[in-house]
Parts: sequence; structure tokens; C-alpha cells
Amino acid sequence: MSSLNARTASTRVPAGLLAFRVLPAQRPQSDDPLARRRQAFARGQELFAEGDAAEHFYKAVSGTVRTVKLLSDGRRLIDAFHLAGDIFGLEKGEEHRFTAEAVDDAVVEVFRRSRFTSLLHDNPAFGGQLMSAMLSSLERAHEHMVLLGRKTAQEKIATFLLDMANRLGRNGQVELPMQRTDIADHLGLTIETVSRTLTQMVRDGLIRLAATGRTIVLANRAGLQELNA
Amino acid sequence: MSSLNARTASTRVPAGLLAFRVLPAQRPQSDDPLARRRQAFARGQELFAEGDAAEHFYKAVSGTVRTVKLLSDGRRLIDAFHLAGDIFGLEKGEEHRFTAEAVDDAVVEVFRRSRFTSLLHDNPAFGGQLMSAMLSSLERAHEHMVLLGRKTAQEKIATFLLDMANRLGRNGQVELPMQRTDIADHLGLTIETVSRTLTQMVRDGLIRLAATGRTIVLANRAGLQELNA
DNA sequence: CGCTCTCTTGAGCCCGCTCAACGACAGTGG
DNA sequence: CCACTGTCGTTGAGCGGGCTCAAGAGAGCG
Repeated sequence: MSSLNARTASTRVPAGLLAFRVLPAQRPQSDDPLARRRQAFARGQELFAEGDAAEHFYKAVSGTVRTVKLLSDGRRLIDAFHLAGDIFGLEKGEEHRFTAEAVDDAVVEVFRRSRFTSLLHDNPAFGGQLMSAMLSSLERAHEHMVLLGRKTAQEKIATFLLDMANRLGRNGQVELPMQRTDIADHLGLTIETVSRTLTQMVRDGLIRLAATGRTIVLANRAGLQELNA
Repeated sequence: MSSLNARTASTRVPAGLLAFRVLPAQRPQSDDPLARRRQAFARGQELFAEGDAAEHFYKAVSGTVRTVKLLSDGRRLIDAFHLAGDIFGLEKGEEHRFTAEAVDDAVVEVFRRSRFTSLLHDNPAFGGQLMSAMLSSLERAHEHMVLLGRKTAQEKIATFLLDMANRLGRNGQVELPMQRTDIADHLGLTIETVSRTLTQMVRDGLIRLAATGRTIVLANRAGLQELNA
């Protein structure tokens, strides 16, 4: 690991897509106690960066958002992919601890954090929901630590595919929203290992790959489950 | 990785230590709204196991508690070491998602989870504290994912030592409460690699090891910090 | 049709793993 | 008192899974 796998996905975006749009809130009444609004982000666009003031937190509405941590030399880890319903970007301190970027075109609901503390008092039910979301996030994080620390490449990929299929799959197949680099940086692997492992899984009859490589058919779910350890 | 490092620390305990004691609460008035009590656990003793009903959650008072996840073949990952003040064991669902064991003789404060939801309503301040503890836990988990997924053995050990020194250290030295196996299973390494890396750090003048190997002097904190990436 | 981005595939290497042995203690019992 | 036993940590030798470096094939787009 001489260069320590610091290759990072180019996140450049076609210039025309860079401007974001503030969408009208679903119900734009101004007395919404959560002060939420909707916002759309184009593929590759940054929602917020590590170190930014954490004035807002977010709930994914559609599309996919990745939260990213970087080491000083560029090595990258994607903590999580956030799909519809997932809450992210809520911080204890005053700054965001990671960067959030749109994996594909994504729409999120934006909440003001300043309302957060008062909300816990005025609306304990909302606090409970938030606590529940935090606990889910923590569970995911713990599971992912086991994956990163103790699973083989094959097991990592199998776990990842089953998870994505559970969250996005239809009829035994998944359309992955992210590219190989993102998968690698999520699983603590290199892009080459991800590619090779998928190819091997095709040979083993566990999955089938569509032409683009983004659509994956789970040909042998039981076989994948065995690798899920 | 043919046996995939499934060697696990023996957690057997001298028979005489196995009985635990329920300590008198600090202020044993029965109107404590948090319904807390204190409990002591001997080295190696289990607080709760993965799959147990999650009726309580815990706050470490003294000593060290590890939370552990196991794969089916015995591979082990220690999510975290919990020291005085840390909250752990709070679940979203009805079951504990990991096992908690005392690393050394430890005392914890035990909270009833059944009080949890009502507490959020009756005592929003407590809810805020709990939320804050959850967010801290999440931050730690995210940092640890970067370590597990992207750091080298040397960097993992350096990060670990600095973290433990910040939490437990005095006068530039730390008395580690856990054995090498625990360190390995926390960092996603083997016990041999932990041992070899520490030895190499001694050779490099970064640290000094006491005779027992548990006490570590940070001889060159700046050097360790550089490895912290 | 050239340019860029993404993914795949090959060849070879190295970091951290496996397997193995040993030393230092602590506890235990004859 | 010392032999016996189990635990914990260290060290050595050798291997292999996943990495690095490199090249090339498709797909999408201006």
C-alpha cells in the first residue's frame, strides 16, 4: 500500500447542472413548526463539506446521498449511502464532521438545527423520531464496522449487494446508483478488487451483470446470504 | 486468511469473582425519576449478550466495558471501549445488537429502558443529554470506520494509543485496561500484528513499554500524531 | 469521431495474516 | 518449596489476499 489507495472519484459535474434549485416545500405553509424546505442537488454536487457550520440537517426524499470522510492524503471512506427517508447531517458540535454529496440527482428535505433543541421541548414526539433515526444510524454504523474490520472482500460485496437489494431492489434485481469507486470507498477496498469480485460472482452464478454494470440481478440469493457471515 | 482470525480471547474468570454485586445507588431514594441503580461486574463478566431483551441501558461509572459483535465463525469486532461517563446498550429494537463484557472490574449505572419514552416527554432535558450521548457515539463510530477501512496497522495503533491517552492518560503515559486480543479485535488486526507494531514503535522511539506491556509511555507524541493521518 | 469517464483485466508485489514456538508470570496443589 | 498448568505477550518463517501499476475496452457526449 505505498500510495495507500488515495485515488478519489472525480466528482466533476457538467457545468449546466451545477446550479441547484430550491424546490417549493410540499406544503409551503409558513407555520410548519419544523421550518423545512426541499432542495434538489445534481449528481456529484456537494450538500455540505466537512468543517462547514452545521446549521441544517437533512432527510433524503429521493435519489442517493453519500457521506464522506477524507484522510489528509486523500484516502476516502464513505460512511453511508442515504436513501429516501434516511436522516443525516445532524451534529453534536457546531461543524459537520463529514462531507455530503449527491450520488445521483437527489432531493432532500432541509431542517434548521437551531430549531432542534426547542423542538425537543415543544414536540417530544419529533424528538423520539429523531432519536429513533439516530439509533438506526448507530446500528448501521456498528454493522458496517464489523464489515470493514473483519470481513473478506467477497463477504463485503455480498453484504453490500444484499443490503442494497433490500433497500432498492425489485424482482430480485438492483439498479445501483453509485459507481465502483464509491462502492470501493464504502467497503474499504480498491475499485479493482470490487470489479474482480463482481466478475467472480458472475462466474460463480451468484449474480448477473447488465451491460452497464450498474444493474445487478441476484441470481442466487441464498448463496450470497451464506457469504453474509 | 484461511481461518479468518476467529481466535477469540478466553473470557473465563476465576470462579470466586463470578458473582456480581448490586451496589447501593449513590442516592438510593426511591423517587429517582431515572430509576437508576449501580452494579459491579468482575473482569470478563458479561453485562448482557447479543439477542438479550434490551430492558436496560448503561452508563459506565468506573472501569472499562467492551461491546462486542461476533460473526458466525467466531471472528470478533469490538465496537468500542466504554469508560467512565460513556453511555451504551441503548437499542432501537427489543434486543441488544451486541454483547457487553467487563474488560476489568467495572461499575456501571443501569437505567430502565421502559422509562425511556416517557422520560423524553416528562424530561426533555434528559432527552437532550441522551441525544447528545448518541451523537457522540455516532461520531466515534464514524471515525472508527475510517480507521478500520482505510488506515494501515501502524496508523491504527497510533490512533488507538492517542485516543486512549486522551481518555485515560496521565503524565504522558497510559495504563491500558485491555489485553492485546482486545486491541486487535478493536482495530481489525491480529494479536501478532498489534504486538509487532508496538515493538517496532519502541524501536522507533515513539513509545516505551513497561515490563507488563500494559503501561505505555508516549515518548514522541508528535511522531504518533503524524501517523494519525 | 475524438474525448472523457467508467469499468475490466492482467502481472507482480507486499502488508498483514497463519502457523508455530517460546518466555514470563500467576495461581494451584502436592 | 517447586512442579504443573493456563494465560498473555513476543518473535520468527512463510504465505496469500488484496493492493499497485498498467493497459485496454465500452459507453456517453459534444
